[in-house]
Amino acid sequence: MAGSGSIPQYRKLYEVLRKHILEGVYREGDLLPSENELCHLYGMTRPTVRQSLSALANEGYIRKHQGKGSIVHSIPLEIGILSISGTTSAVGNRNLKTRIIVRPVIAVWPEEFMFPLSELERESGCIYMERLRLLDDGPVFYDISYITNINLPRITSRQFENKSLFGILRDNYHIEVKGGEQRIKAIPASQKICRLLDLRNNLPVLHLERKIETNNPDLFLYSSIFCNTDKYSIFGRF
Amino acid sequence: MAGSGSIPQYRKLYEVLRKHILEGVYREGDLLPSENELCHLYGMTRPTVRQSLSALANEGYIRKHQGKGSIVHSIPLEIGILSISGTTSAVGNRNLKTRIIVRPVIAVWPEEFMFPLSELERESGCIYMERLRLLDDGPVFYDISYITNINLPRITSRQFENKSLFGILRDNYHIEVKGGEQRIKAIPASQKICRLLDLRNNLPVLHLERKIETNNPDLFLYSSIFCNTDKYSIFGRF
DNA sequence: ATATATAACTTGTATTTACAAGTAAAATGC
DNA sequence: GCATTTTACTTGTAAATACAAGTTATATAT
Repeated sequence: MAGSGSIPQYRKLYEVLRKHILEGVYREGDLLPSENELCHLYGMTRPTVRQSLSALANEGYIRKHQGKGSIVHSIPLEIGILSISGTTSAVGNRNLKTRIIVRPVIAVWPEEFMFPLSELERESGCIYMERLRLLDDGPVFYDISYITNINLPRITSRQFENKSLFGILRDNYHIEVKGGEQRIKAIPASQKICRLLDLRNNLPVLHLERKIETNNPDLFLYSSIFCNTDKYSIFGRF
Repeated sequence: MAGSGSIPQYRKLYEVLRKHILEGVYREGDLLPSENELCHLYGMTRPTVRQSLSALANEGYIRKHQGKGSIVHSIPLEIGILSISGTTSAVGNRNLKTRIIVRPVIAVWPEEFMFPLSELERESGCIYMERLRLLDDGPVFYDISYITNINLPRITSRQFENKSLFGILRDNYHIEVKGGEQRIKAIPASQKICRLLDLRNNLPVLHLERKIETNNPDLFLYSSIFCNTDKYSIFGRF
């Protein structure tokens, strides 16, 4: 009954440890306090502590070793769910900017869409927008997004400049990302992509098509993302 | 004490359910038996059953919904840890073949390697091999592998043709894949890649550099993979 | 001194119990 | 017939407990 605000205890410890890892309180290779120590420190029982650590391990923040402990295994900067890592130098705290190419508008779904749509989605229509993500003022991602148009009042009049789409959805509409699927391809850049991503003609770009699930089972986010992987790579863990 | 063979109970249930999902006993969209039903069916308690279901959910086989149940969410054919999905038609049970380009040989690590190596790894040297993976007799992956040369007797004389590297390591050396990291890029295909993957010149290919961790903390698998994503896409969940 | 055994840690697995919270169908009231 | 309430069922969170198994440092014996 010590729980204040209905956020589960294991979630709180997860957030604390995650923050500490990202902020460098615990560094790569460091041993986290043992499960029993965490129990005493945060006033929980071991199953609860273990639930926090499992979540951290699943997302790649730590690695657990029986008999040893939990070792920090920090991960790189994330943009949405994409992680990027520089090929020339570490990515660190570079300034990530978002430039709006097409402001969010209510639209109908394209005839031939990249993922199959439910009847409800077809009826609801979508919010359409195009954004460019820049790292150190260089364009890296060109992102075309489609959001199912359900219960998102005034979204077309919101300010997206230099803000995270996920953040806006979470803060204003209580929409959390649950998971998703994606297809990845290497394709030649079209003229439009070349212009937007500041690329020489016909250079290859990475093309991702993703469907993102949320805590609203009827609401999905779709995006078609073109990445210039010349200087940066897409980074992933599994 | 009903445990036979030291394999944990939750692992057994995980294997059973996973097999049932892959074999179509439970199909996409189906509801799995409830946690309490599984408890009775397999003689376990709910935390144990939940551990199995968590593992399945983490790997994308099911999605859990509070108040509803666990819904099957089956995933496509996997090659190693890569999943592929066809753009023209479903991938199903297509024949996946492996052709050896360079038979496994003991070698020294390249001067400039794609991942940093530990001192122990440098000293140990590596097993080097090159393989081509074909789907429906068309080349799709060109795979250059480096395996840390620790405790792998007679590996260079093994038969790799049409066999999975992971399978050989698991069956003969008890090496299990634990996780890993990868970098993804889109690059223009070199002449050699074009020849191997049967591509027109300068067409883009997907390039993956991956480091795979195993249950032996000193043994890593590295691979540099070139994919023809013209007909197929790399598929992933998160 | 060196090798072996012990002890004191660590995480892994598993049971039992309890209640909270979300979902859906059945019962109820009108 | 239709809306509302209740009930039964689902998964989610959490505690207290116990022992297994892997790791590491310490103590012991040779």
